Amino acid sequence: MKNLLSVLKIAVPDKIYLKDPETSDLGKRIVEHSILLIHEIGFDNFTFKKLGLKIGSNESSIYRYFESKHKLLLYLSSWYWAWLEYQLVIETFSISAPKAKLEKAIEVVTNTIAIDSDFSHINEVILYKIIVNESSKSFLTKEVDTENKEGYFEIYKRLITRLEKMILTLKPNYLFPLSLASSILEGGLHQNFLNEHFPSITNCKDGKTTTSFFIHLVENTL
Amino acid sequence: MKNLLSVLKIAVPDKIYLKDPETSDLGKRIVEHSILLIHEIGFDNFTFKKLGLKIGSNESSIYRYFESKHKLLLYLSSWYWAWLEYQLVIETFSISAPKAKLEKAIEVVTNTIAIDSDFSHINEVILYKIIVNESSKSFLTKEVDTENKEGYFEIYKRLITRLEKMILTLKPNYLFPLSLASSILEGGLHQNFLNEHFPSITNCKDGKTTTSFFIHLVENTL
DNA sequence: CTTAAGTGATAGTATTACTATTATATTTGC
DNA sequence: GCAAATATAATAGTAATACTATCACTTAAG
Repeated sequence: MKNLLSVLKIAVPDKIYLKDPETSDLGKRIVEHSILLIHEIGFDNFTFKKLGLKIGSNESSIYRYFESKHKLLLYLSSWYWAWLEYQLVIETFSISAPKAKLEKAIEVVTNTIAIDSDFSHINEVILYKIIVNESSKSFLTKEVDTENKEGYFEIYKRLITRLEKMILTLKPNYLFPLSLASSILEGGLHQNFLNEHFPSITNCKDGKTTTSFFIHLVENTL
Repeated sequence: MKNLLSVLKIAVPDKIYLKDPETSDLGKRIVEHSILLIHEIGFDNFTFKKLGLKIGSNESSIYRYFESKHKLLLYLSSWYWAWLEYQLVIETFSISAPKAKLEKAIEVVTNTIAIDSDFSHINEVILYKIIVNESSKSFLTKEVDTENKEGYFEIYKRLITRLEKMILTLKPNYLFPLSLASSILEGGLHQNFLNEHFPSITNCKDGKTTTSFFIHLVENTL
């Protein structure tokens, strides 16, 4: 994994940024430390001014990369989904048995990611926590339909259709492959959120994992 | 339903508001029109100033009822969950067969609510749309743990444990009753959100309902 | 070695999310 | 029927937010 991703680049829709943060040192520091700062103080309290302070740079310079903090969140989300899609493909590629393939896919997608692959400036463990706690805010806006048309959610949707295909391979006549796929993805995040903040309304704790919940759910459904 | 609710009052944790909006005409207008205005412009663009303008009242007067717009969202969410809990109890009360009872519960909880019961100033159809689009923001904050301790999410959690009980009645040895319950509730909202904004990643459309997806899922799982 | 591009510093704006104060209107308690 | 309490309205003010605009400086490329 590490080897491949040091050659490949995670591709994020280029309309999301004004200037590709991967192309400069400042850009990378913006992305790296925005993840840390959003994790620290939450997206709502996060501002470009505070980030500038943190990286010893100026607010106005950050605006040259992202036109708003919302766009930055879209960037981080897209980056994560692209990274996850990559993990998904790599991990399931060589599995031909449909059931085992889907199981592996569910594992990749619902696991709380715990190890930073360390191939870049991006800390995936902390990014994952941001995805759990903040990513819904990237689409829960009045502008969601316009932004969807602009292609900001393409990777996310592609990831879901990948899962859909695996579901359909296992059970071609199942009526809700897309809904099941989206439920696994968002539901996985949600169960991990509950585990952290509302443990009284989830069973995904004390050794029972989110992954095992969804694998059980899917095996019985299909 | 109408009859009963005109006698009963939907009970919201009283720490959420400074002054109970049910106790005055202005309070009711605040709640009634906040629902309409949030639906119209989205929670992020919603301000007390704009609401004051809409109801011909003053920003400062609204602050006497709710200390922030976040508290107002908590109020609306709690109100909705309490209302839904009431629907759930009423609709499933007389059903004794565990499977039929759970089925009815899923129906109540995942259905896009389409008829305003019209017993009060609150338009439940529009409130439901707000819940779909905005309610996650009530807990996706840095303050969630404190607010949880304050009891702001009690009704929501109680609703989930009600579903849990029905699940356990049907299958006492099932390992994930809480996770399944929370998945039905949040997942139902999410599928209806997708139906509206990302139809390409859900099957809950064209006659196939969110309810039928979850009933199928649950019947096969349990 | 000139030009362009990237970055930094500063200032400024409209809006937001409030708080505080004072005035006025309405209700209620005796 | 009137004083006192309460509710609402109006106004002003504040710190922070989410930017935009301008200008200066530094570096990198042709």
